[in-house]
Amino acid sequence: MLSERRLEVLRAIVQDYVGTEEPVGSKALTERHKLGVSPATVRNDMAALEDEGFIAQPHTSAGRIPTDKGYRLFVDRLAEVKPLSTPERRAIQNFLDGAVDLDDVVARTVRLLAQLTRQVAVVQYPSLRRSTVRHVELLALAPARIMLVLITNTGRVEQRVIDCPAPVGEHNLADLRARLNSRVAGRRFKDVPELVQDLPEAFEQEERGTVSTVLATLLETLVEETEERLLIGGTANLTRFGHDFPLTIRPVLEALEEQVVLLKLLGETKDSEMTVRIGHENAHEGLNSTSVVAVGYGSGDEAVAKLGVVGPTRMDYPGTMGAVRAVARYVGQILAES
Amino acid sequence: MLSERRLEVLRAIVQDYVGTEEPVGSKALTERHKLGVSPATVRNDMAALEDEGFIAQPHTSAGRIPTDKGYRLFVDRLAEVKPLSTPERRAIQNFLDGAVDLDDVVARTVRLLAQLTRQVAVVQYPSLRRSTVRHVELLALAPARIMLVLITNTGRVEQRVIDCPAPVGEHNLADLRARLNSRVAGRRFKDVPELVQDLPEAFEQEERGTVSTVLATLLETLVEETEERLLIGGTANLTRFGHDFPLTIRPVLEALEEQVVLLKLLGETKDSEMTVRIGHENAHEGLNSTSVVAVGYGSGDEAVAKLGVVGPTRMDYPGTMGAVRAVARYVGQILAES
DNA sequence: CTTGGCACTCAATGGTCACGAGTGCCAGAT
DNA sequence: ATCTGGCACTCGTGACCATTGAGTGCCAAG
Repeated sequence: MLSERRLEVLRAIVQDYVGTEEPVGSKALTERHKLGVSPATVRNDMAALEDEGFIAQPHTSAGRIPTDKGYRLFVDRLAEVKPLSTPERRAIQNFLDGAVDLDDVVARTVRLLAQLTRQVAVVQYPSLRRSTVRHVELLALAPARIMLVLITNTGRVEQRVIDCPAPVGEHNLADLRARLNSRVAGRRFKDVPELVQDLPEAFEQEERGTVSTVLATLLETLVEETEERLLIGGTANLTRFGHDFPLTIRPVLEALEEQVVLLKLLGETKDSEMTVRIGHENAHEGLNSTSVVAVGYGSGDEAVAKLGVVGPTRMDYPGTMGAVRAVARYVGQILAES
Repeated sequence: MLSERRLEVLRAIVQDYVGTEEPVGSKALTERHKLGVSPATVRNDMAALEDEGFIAQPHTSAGRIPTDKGYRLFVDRLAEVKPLSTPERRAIQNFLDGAVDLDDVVARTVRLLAQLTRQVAVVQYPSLRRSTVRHVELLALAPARIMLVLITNTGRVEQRVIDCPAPVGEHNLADLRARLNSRVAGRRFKDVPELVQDLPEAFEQEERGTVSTVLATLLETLVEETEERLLIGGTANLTRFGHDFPLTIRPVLEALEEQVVLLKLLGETKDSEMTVRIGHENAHEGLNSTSVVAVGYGSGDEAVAKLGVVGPTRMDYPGTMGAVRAVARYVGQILAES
């Protein structure tokens, strides 16, 4: 078991290392933190911490740096989420309030988060899965060609062009539109399939082909989770990563371009709780030297999507977590208003 | 004036340097290209080329590398756009044909371009400016709240929520929708303001406020060029940039994040003609060590947007230009079909 | 105008050395 | 039982230096 002071030493090491980016030795520690003990004592503690795997030394005659395990302990037991300052909060609100559009909200959020944390920000568009249908619109583009427009309660719009088996009249289209909306408007996506199941039966024989096609496309759009989009920003902050650049940065950039990877990454986190994944805790290999701080955000009590940041394992966890949490809250508010 | 052979020497230097990424000396040149003259002769030519500012040496006892001016001459007079191989063409077509959606087309295009050129790809969404209106939809979200959905001929969808001064009935809304569409459907954006100018007059006094508000929002959406979106990809290729990493890559990443910068960059290029901007020809400082190859693409004869790549000035210009041109053509075809 | 020869420059490479930050361990103090 | 001061040891870092070799500019001869 680790004594209270040893934990204190670990905290000091993490803080110093995050600040200086350089391995921290026993002497420097006693100077910069009032631990009330001598360097020699700290050395013993450090040896113990190293035995337990919380810190390591890059080479024999160097100071210690925290390991992934060390950061984990730090985050779990030694760190408090640091609330933002009032001016910061105000700035966030001002900045987000200027958004005109869902796209704009997401774009602003990603910028904000990147600026605030000085790291790479990732924001997922409000997911279709947990959304409800606000409206379904059907437009005749040509006699046998329809455009389906799906509008969600989060303001998101999806559209599909449908080629129908037979020409469809404007009147019938209006009928279908009305029936469709009366059934699904305001409903959750997951309930839609059941709600429209028997809809074709309400139409004449020759219309059914078209109705089925439209419904099929609608359902397809609903389940198309692969289409979940996200936006990333602040990649320029990657240059502050480390000294041994190209090797570290390359796989990270590659991982960031693989939307699939990122979506999985965000998907693995608990809904509303903030999740911190440190170094090798990330499944994707390219992100083994990064940490991910993510949290869900939503218009109500339930999360509709995730947002977070990706940064070096050596990051200011309390500050980052504070910023992520604050931004998530404000975005939730904005979404609730619109 | 430069003799034929000197141009040949310049071409050889560019080709070698692009291949090896290392300054090229007179001896290596004579070995790898059959110039039919001795190294000493080449040295004289190189001295002349250096006097004219086409090449430079990083330090005294090193080979030469092309300057921006040298690349410019190379692109203008010494290089042919290199057509893609048939398998490559087929691969492009297959890949793009799989797209289901405008978003998907753009996403696939950016991936494709990045992969093909192994550089950073930038694709602008089909611009609203040159598009035509396919359909305008008005949906009642609440008694005094309307959603305006604008669908363009390129498949792009824009939406806005409008708060009306007074509640509006479903019937009146349908009327407005019908009148609006009969006037603007199929028309070019730039013609729309004139076409709807007198529309409020067709309505009763108490409706006019709403009609005006809707029209104002529509016009605003049309001119909102700042909203022009674009997608970038292949940033991981930046790691192949040079040896002196952080310094070079940082400003580029920053520039790429500034959508405004990129839009201006693409905007400066001629419409359908391929444009190559080399090094300092780029207005933005962060891109001074990069070249931009861009071209317009469109569904018909006229360009609706631009796409291109950003790479080191030391790039394979003929190959890059070939890839950019080919991709632009295929994307144009895809857009024309849908 | 081309060519071979020659002296010169200068980045890169690798070896040596002194320095110093940091460690582990131990004996003595608390 | 724990802390502390002292001490020998390790090893990365940076300075200095010599060597090497690619590449150049210039010149005199073909």
